[in-house]
Amino acid sequence: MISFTEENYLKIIYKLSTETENEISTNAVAELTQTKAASVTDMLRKLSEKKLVSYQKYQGVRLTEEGESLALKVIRKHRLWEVFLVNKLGFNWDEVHEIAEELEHINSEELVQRLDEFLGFPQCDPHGDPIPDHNGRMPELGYKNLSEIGESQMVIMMGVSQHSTNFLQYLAKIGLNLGVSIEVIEINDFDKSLTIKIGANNQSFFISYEVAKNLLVKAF
Amino acid sequence: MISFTEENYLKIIYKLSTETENEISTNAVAELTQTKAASVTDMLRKLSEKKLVSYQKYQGVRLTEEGESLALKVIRKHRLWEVFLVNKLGFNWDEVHEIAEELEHINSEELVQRLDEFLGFPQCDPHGDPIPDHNGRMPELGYKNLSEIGESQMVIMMGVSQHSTNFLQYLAKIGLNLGVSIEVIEINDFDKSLTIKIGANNQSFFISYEVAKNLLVKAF
DNA sequence: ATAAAATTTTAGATAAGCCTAAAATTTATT
DNA sequence: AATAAATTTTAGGCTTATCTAAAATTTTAT
Repeated sequence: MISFTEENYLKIIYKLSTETENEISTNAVAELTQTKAASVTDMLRKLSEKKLVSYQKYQGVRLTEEGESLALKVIRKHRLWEVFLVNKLGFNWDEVHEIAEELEHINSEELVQRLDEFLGFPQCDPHGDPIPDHNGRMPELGYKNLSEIGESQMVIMMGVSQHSTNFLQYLAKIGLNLGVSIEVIEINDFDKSLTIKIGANNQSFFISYEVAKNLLVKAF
Repeated sequence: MISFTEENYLKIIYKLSTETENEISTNAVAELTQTKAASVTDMLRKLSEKKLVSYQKYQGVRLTEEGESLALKVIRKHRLWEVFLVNKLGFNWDEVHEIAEELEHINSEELVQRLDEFLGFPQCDPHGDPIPDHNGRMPELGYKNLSEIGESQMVIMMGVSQHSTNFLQYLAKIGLNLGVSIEVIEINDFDKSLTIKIGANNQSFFISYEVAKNLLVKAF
């Protein structure tokens, strides 16, 4: 059996793995689990004994195939529950992360299957993140980060890769909702910040590179 | 904060309280929590410090008002999730208890409210148990146990007060589903066992007093 | 290439929730 | 009312997941 806590570690190591090719460092995990490095070391030894990660001390960690499969199951559940909360219960996309953090640990294959069906087999969650299928395969949605888009191109807002309430409320404030069009007016080479036009109204906004990196968009 | 485990103890003490006026014994709790009496004693001391139960050692335990209110919140969540699983996801009533045991610990007032609304403010769960409202008030459904019904009376099957898979599958087998009519043909005074007729077809069944006690029915 | 800095691990504790075995208390029986 | 039986509590331990402080290792900078 795998515990609530172990599942969280796997999920976090998976997340970090998608951001780099290298081994994941103890400190990086500690930051996301909100624990101390010493606690992470303990847990990595334990996960290693269970063959869910490959871990050499001082050399960082990496998920095994089995560990990745478990991580993807948790992510699948998290994202399906988010769809449920938004599409069926009417929550806003900035209100669902915390609740889904709890729901993702409910154990029942049957429940996940039926929920998936009830929701109409959604491809992505309310933030635009792809939902792994029951074999752990991620649908290829082909979204790009807004930071990769060139000047004067038009794109459509499809999602975000950062889910903090702060960030999502900032987006809501400037009108950056799912589905709106975005035109890149100008890119400042100095700090890569952008001037963009959002939606139908002609208003321009100035956004930082940091924000642009966290916006998922699709070519018009 | 109250833990998963503490919530389970409160729920179990509440359940035992509905079955007797007296203080609840340590052993009774141990049986339902599937732990040893010594573990229960530890927990009762802890719950007592938190003012969720009143407890004098060797004298049994009783919920305080606050403890009862928390227990009712857990029960409310359990029953609402059961309705969700059966009405929305298509589970059978004998498949939902285990999953609801996990879902009942998800923490979000907002979620419970919205779920209640989404389900159409149901009065009872798929087993016929009343669902406390958000103030902890139980709807008065006025159901009786089949064991209290006299000979030659007709009633309607409204629920069960025992949720084991075994029991529910036995009921399914003899056709005792929610909503079917039941006619009490004969009561054996020796062991209080009954002969009943179920539904439209004329088939008679013999059921024990033990079973009759666990069937909730409404006058025709 | 070595010293300083940063990272990571080990060692030793703590809290929650459980256990077993023994002691204390209550209840039942003669 | 005294003793036997049953129940409950205490004492001492275990495991999981966490911590702090100190030691070990790796990385960076001179």
